[in-house]
Amino acid sequence: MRLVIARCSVDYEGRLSAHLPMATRLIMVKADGCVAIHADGGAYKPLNWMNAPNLLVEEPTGWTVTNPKGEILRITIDALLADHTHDLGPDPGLQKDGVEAHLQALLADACHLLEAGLVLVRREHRTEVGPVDLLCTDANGRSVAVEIKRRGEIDGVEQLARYLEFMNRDPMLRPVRGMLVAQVIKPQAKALAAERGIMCVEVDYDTLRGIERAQTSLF
Amino acid sequence: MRLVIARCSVDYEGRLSAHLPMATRLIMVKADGCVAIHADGGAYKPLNWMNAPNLLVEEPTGWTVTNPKGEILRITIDALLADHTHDLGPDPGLQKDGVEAHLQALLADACHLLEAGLVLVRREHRTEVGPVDLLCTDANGRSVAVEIKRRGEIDGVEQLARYLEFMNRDPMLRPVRGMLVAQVIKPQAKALAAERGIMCVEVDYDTLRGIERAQTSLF
DNA sequence: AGGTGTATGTCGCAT
DNA sequence: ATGCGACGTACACCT
Repeated sequence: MRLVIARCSVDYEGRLSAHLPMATRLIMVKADGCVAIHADGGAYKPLNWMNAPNLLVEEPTGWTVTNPKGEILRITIDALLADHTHDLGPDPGLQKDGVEAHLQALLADACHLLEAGLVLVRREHRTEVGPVDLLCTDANGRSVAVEIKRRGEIDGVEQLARYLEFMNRDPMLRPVRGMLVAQVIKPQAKALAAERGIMCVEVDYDTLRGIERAQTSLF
Repeated sequence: MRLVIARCSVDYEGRLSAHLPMATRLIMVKADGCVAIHADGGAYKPLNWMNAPNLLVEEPTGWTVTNPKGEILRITIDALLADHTHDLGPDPGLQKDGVEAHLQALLADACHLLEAGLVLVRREHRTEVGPVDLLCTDANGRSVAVEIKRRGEIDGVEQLARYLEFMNRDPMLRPVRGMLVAQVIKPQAKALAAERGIMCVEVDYDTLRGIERAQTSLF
């Protein structure tokens, strides 16, 4: 990891053209060769960047970074104010918990918690317009399409409505009803779901995990 | 801008839970108080971050960053290897020259390229649910709503379908048909567009620009 | 390699 | 503030 503080101007030519006027900034060069130019504010996104793999050519007037796709980042350096290099070594990586995938895994094994009598048919059921998270049958043997989100918002309702529209054209499946499952469902999403005849179920991740643990510990 | 190299572990509790095992990393603290933790690879996105505004409490064992939304980032510091601070000052900001707005401008002047006989009525035609990029009439004098995207995806089809739904309530306009225009249109978007009776047209930006240049150079 | 869906998306602009 | 659309989205996962 190389950290350079420099007074510089930057030009990017690639998917678009962009220019940064002369100012003092941080240039971060990582071990994999990727370059990011940061101002002293504005969240984590750099002003300009080039992801690996790329070629960095260093000259007295500035740096030129090119990648195989033909994109070019030209850093014109007016003054070099600092230049620190540190060896960080490999990173063990981030462990995430509580994303949609976990929720889906938990509910696939416990979809009866969403509604009494609900039985899983398959996960990631393919439709022409994308995969439905869970395809189930209810106590009456009718199909239920379940869409799982971390947060239930309008686009999730739209997404499920699209799936239902296509699934209901299949005589083998029809009639299919929809169920939107999330930890929190926004009022607008609930309203639209009601409009489309889609059920809403709010679940608590910690509770689900607790139930899962209790069940597996029985054996 | 403060740049700290430290052997640390990190825990984030907020929109999800995330954990970073102990390793050597860069901790970047910007003037606005935002914090980002970078490994020595993996593009510009940090492993963990907290955007401004937030509160940073520094203790010998580590740092605690909290924000008004109740999210917490806890950085446990095992060893502090470096600690550089630099004053960068304000940044003049990025100047972009985008392709997307340009595409609409080009097609407004050359909508006959989308379909023979197509004539522009107006750009950014207002509907109750948002502005349609181009409103045209076809060779038979019927209305055509054109939605232009850089990339044609399902969201774009939905958006155009909403416009059409409202425009077709206007007796003066209807019947209005839809046309989705993009440089690339994805298969799922094409499927949904077909379902909704929406035409798909793929255009090449460079070709359009070339035609535009050829036409203007005649005068 | 290309396609699709998720994201602690971020960012800007409108209401 | 909130909703909505764009992004050089990035990124993981799948065919």
